[in-house]
Amino acid sequence: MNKRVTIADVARTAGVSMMTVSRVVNDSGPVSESTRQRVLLAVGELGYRPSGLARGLATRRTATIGLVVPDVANPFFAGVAKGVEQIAYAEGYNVFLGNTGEDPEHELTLLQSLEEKRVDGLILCSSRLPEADLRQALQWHGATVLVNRQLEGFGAVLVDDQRGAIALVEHLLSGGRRRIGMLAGPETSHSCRLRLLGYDSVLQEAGMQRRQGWMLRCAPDVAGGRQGAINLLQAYPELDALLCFNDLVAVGALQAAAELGRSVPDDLAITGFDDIPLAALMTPPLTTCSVPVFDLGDQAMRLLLEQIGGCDEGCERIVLAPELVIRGSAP
Amino acid sequence: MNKRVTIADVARTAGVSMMTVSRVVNDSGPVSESTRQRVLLAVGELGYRPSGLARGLATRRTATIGLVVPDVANPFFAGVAKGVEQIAYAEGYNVFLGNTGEDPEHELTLLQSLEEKRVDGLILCSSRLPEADLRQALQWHGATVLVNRQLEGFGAVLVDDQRGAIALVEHLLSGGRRRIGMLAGPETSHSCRLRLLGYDSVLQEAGMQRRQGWMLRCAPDVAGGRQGAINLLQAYPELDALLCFNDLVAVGALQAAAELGRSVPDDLAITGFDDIPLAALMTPPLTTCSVPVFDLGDQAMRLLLEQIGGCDEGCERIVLAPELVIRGSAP
DNA sequence: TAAGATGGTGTTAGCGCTAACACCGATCAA
DNA sequence: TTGATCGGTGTTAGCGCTAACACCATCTTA
Repeated sequence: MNKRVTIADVARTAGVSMMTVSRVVNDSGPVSESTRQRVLLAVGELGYRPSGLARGLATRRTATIGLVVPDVANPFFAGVAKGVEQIAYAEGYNVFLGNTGEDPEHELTLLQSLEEKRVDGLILCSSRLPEADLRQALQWHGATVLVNRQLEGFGAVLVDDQRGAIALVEHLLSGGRRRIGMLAGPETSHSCRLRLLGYDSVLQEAGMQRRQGWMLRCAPDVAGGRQGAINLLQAYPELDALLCFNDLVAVGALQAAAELGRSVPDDLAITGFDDIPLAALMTPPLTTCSVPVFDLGDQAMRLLLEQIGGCDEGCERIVLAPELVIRGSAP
Repeated sequence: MNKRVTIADVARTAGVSMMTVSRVVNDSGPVSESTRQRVLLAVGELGYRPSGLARGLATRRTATIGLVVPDVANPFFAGVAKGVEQIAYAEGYNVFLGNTGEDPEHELTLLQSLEEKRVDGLILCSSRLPEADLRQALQWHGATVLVNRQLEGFGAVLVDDQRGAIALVEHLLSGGRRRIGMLAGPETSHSCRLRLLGYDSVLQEAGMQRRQGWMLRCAPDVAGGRQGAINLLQAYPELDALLCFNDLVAVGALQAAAELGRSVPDDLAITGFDDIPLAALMTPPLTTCSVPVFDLGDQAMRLLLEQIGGCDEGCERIVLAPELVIRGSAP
C-alpha cells in the first residue's frame, strides 16, 4: 500500500493545474476536450480516487445520508432501507446504514458518530430514545426525517397505527373473540403507543374494558414474542386472541401456542402487524396489517431531499394507511 | 442551522490554543486538570462536535470500516453483520453497511465510494463480481477481508460448503431419495460453486450421475426459489428431492410444492442451507445445514483488525464447519 | 550547580480538495 | 475602434483538524 495518489500527482502527470483536474473529475466548469482526455488518461494510469474526506471538508457536502434502524434483521426495516436506497442512489447519495440493536445507548453513539461524519441528512427509524434525549441528539443535525415516530418540528413519515390496530381488533371481535390479550412492544416505541391506543379504544367502545394484565410487553422479535406469549397464556389461559405488536412477535406467539398445545386459530387467534414476507409463509399464515414499507423509505428520502434542497418544506408529516390482511391465524 | 462550531471557537471560549482542545477531546497528551475542565465546559456550552472529515484528513484514519453484503434482508447477512458490529464497536470502529441488492454493478460503485470515504478496512461478503473485476476493485483498498469467497492474496473467512452439501446429499440418499434436483444460486457465488461440487461428487461416488437439467439456477431469495421450483418440478416431475442453494430458496420451494400439490416430505424432500431462524419455523421445518453466521462476522472482523494493525498476519484463510440439521422437510 | 527529565502549553505546517476570483486571448455587437 | 462577453486555465486562500516540534517552567539526579 504505497502512498495514495492525490490530485497533485494527476496534475503533474497531465501537465495541468490541480484545478483543471478537479474540473474534469467533477465535471464542473469548462475544459477543452484535449486537456480533458489528457487528464482522464492520467487518472486512469495512476489509479486516482478523489478523497471524499478532503472534498467534504472543502465543499461542506458529503453526498451521504445516515439511516438508523433498531434491527437490520427485521424485514420491516430491510424494506424501508430498500425504499430509501433506491431514491438515494438515483440522486447520487450514499446510504450509511446503522444498526442500534434496539439499544438506546447505542442509538445515541450512532447518531453522534453520524454527526461527526457530517452526513448531509439523517433518516431515523422507530427511535427508541425518550423525547428529551432524542431532541437533544438531533439538535445539531442538519436535515432529519423520522420514520415511525414524531417529534414537533421534524419531518416524519408515519403509519396510521391506531387505525390499523382498530381494524385488527374489530376483525377479532367480529370473529367472536371476546378475551383479547395484547403482546406489546417497547414502551418507547411510538407505533406501539398508538396501537395500544387503538386496541383500548375499540374495547372501550364495545363496552368491554381491557382486563388488567392482559397486556404484556416483550422484545419486538421472535424470541421475545415466544417468551411473552408463554408468560401471558400461562397467566391467563382464558384468552382467545392475541394482538401482537408486530409479525415477528406473532411468529413467536405461534410457536408458543404450539408448545402449549393451543390450536390456532380454533382455540386462539393470533394477529401480527407489518405484513413482512414471512407472515404469509407461516402455518397458519398470519392475519396482519400490511404496511407499505417500501413507500415509507421512499417518502422519507423524498422528504429529506426537500430539506437538503433547503426549500424548507420537508418538515411535513406524511401518514400512510395500513391495510388489514386476513389470513388463517385469525380468519 | 448556524455555522458549525469548530475547534477554534472552543479554543477561544476556553482561552487556550486549539492544540490543547484537541488534546482534551482526544485524550492525547498531558493537560492539567483545571484547563481540561475549562475546555470541557466550553465544549458542552457550544455543543462542539469534532469533524470526522477534518480529523480523518489529518490523521489518515477514519475509525470506520465498510461492510458490503448482497442483501440486508437475508437473515444470513444480518447475522454476519451482528458479528462484525460487535467486535467493531468494542474496538471503537464504526461500521458502514452497504447493500448491493445482488447487483454486481452496484457492488462496484459501492466499493468505489467506500474507497473515497477512506474507510480503514473492508469486509466484503459473498461478492458477486467476476474474479478480474473483484481484484481490480480491491487493488487500491487497504485492509480487506472476504467472507464466503476467496481470492489469492486476501484474507478470507469461509464455510466448508462442499462438506455441507455432501452431508445433505448423503442424508437424502440414506433416506431413500434417488432423483435429487438442485436449485442453485448465482453463478458468481463462490459458495454455490462449492455446494454444486459437493452435490456432484456424492452422486458420482454413488454411481448415479446427475441428470442433465436437474440443476437450475435461481435468484437466492424466496421469490426466486418459488419460481425456480415451479419450473424445475414441472419439467421433471419425477424428482423426489430438492437440494436448495439456501434457506430462502428452500422456503420458496416449499411454497411451490404446496401450490403444485406435492406433499413434503412424503412426496418430495426439500433441504436448505444456512439455518436462518426462519428455517425452524416453517411447516414442515427445514432440514438444512447450519452455518455459524455470527462467528463468520466475528472472525472476519478479527482478521481485519490484524491487517489494520499491520502485523501482516491477517491474510490467512479461516474455514468454519457447517452442521447438518435434520428436520421435517427431509427426515 | 549543571545537565537532564518531565508536565504543560503553543506554533507551524500540512492532510487533499475546491470556491472564488483573476487572467488571457478570441470573438462579438454597436 | 471600443468595450463586453466567453471559453479555458491558473492562483490564492481556506475547509477543520492534528503531527511534530519548540518552548518554558518545574523538578530530579549526581
